[in-house]
Amino acid sequence: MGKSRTAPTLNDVAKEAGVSTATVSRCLNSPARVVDETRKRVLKAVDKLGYTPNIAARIMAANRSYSIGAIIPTMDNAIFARGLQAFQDQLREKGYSLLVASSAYRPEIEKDQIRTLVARGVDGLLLIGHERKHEIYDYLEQHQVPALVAWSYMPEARQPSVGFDNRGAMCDLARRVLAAGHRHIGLISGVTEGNDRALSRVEGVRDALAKAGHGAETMTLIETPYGIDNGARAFAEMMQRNPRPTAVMCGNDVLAVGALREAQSLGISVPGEVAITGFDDIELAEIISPSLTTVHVPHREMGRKAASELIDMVEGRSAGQSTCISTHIVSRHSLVAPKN
Amino acid sequence: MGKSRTAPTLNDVAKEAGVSTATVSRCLNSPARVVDETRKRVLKAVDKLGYTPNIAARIMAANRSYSIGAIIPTMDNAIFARGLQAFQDQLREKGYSLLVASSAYRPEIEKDQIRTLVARGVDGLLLIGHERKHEIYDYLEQHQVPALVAWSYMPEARQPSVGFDNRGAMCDLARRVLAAGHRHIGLISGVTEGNDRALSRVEGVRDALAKAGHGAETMTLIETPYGIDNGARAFAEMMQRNPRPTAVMCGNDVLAVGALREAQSLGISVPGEVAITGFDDIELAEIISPSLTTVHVPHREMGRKAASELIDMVEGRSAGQSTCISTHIVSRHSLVAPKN
DNA sequence: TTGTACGCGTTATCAA
DNA sequence: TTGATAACGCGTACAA
Repeated sequence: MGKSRTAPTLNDVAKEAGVSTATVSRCLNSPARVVDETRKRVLKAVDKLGYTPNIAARIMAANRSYSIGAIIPTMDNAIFARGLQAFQDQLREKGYSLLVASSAYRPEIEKDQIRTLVARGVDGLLLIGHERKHEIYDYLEQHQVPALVAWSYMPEARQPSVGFDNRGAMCDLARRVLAAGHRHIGLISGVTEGNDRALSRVEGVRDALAKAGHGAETMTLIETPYGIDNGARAFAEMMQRNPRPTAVMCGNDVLAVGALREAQSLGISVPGEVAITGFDDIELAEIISPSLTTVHVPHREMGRKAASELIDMVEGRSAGQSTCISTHIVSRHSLVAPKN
Repeated sequence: MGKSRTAPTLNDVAKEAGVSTATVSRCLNSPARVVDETRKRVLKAVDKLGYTPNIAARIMAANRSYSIGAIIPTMDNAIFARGLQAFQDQLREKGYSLLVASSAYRPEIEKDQIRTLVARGVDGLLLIGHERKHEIYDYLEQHQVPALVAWSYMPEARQPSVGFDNRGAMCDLARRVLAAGHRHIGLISGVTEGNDRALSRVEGVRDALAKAGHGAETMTLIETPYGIDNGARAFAEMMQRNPRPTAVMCGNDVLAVGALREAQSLGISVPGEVAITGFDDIELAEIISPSLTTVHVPHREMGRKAASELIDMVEGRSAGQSTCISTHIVSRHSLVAPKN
């Protein structure tokens, strides 16, 4: 009841322990530099007062925040949620906090969020995908904030990345589709503008067709924002096209699930009449029936790796090394295996 | 190239514009208090230098961070991810940033995270569920950090909450199950220790049984951490019990999906042989087959409402008002409707 | 090993 | 309407 109304500061602790603020600070940050007996006294005082350091002050004094920012398109997609959770876990283990922002796939919002996070003094930044204006990277450089790109792997890019080969993986999957005998392929892609993962996946399909000697007319494309309902709508439209595709590849599992659902309500059998593929391997992919043939991406592994690499960059241990996380095709029931 | 290596400060802007730092600050925070002409000059300087305020400094000076902390059990569950996304959107709209931490359902970790976030100067805190030690609430009070509880509604509790009536909703669902003629009910609950939502749901089932005049022996309970696989395992165990339940209610949809999958691989027909219910109404619930009868919770609405209420508290407009978000049962195929 | 004293970038108070 | 200046709480040379 008679307690002070405001939080205790370093000063309060120092007085309580009968030492200087410098000593208290040292006790907390480099305990080795203070003798045992005083340290005990100080820690007791810390405990008694329930002292917690004021991080804003620490940021200013040390020019270091022990916080990392992450800007993702949306948390409301299992793949980002999962990767982010792993990212955060790893961060926490190393004593960092996470500031998240989401861009809703909108570049202007992302730019805004980047500025906000930098202003908040984050030590490093996790970004999704490489594609953004140069000025943003200039800005980060000016502010000396290390940035790491995830969900995409482009070793030659300006920023280091921890991700996977979207293009190659999708190409492999498309070859699998071709091998199953399909010659009319529909592709339901996420919006490619400002989303290099989506674009790379489209290119992957084109690669496969080109390698197999098929013309571009083999493929018909629809772009739509991610979402189950959008996938369903796109699939319905796809079924109207002429020639009608016998296989519909989707830019991610969410779209594929929508397609699958629409096929069902249209009375189109999968994979009998039309094959469907996804990308990501979210939990849903295994549960849905028919289960979804898709590309498995180890999101957790990527999140963890991204965190440790970014921290290495922040702490000056690395200049930013790109690593490619390997993916693999998970063959399930929505695409019949090639008959050979 | 000849550019300064460090980020511009208020001082730099002031010099560039030929005014004092105070004026620059005013331009940014209360533009009305500065005359048009000077403001223009200042803003031009801000633009030219690419100035972004240092928020740590602002926090110290203003004792206000415009950031809100949220501690959720995990992001890797669609319901929290969705609610959190909505929470963040609303926050952003009002000029606040979000600091997230996750507790993995572990009270000690949560306590730690709370201290961390408070130390970081968050203006307010979002917590999931009411159940935690008094000392934590004392701590928050001492530091004068308003806290709002979500995903749970208990108007009589110490902390205000924005959530729903877990107990009542589950009770309603259980009555539906009883009405369908089931007399042996299995309940697969999440871990109830430290999780009042889980506990309330169990109590809801008990309420329904009591009201209907059935003894406790009508129900058999298994507790397990959330997760599809855990749900599957629990279901398998449930099927060994004697008497074998004809309806298995699950603490959430994730468990229910696991149960459904296990039923399938066990060759048990749903709902013919065993009915299954969930809670939350995640997207999966509608997609899976048979589709899941469950309780629909408007997570997005809750997230948004929580954000605006918490901001009202932070800004002194509200002392913390609890609001109950209404839920409703979504009747699908995993439970046959009562025959009347 | 410990203490003194300054600076970090901003806001707010008070005068001008 | 604007400017000078004192906080804000901490880390860290530097000195003792």
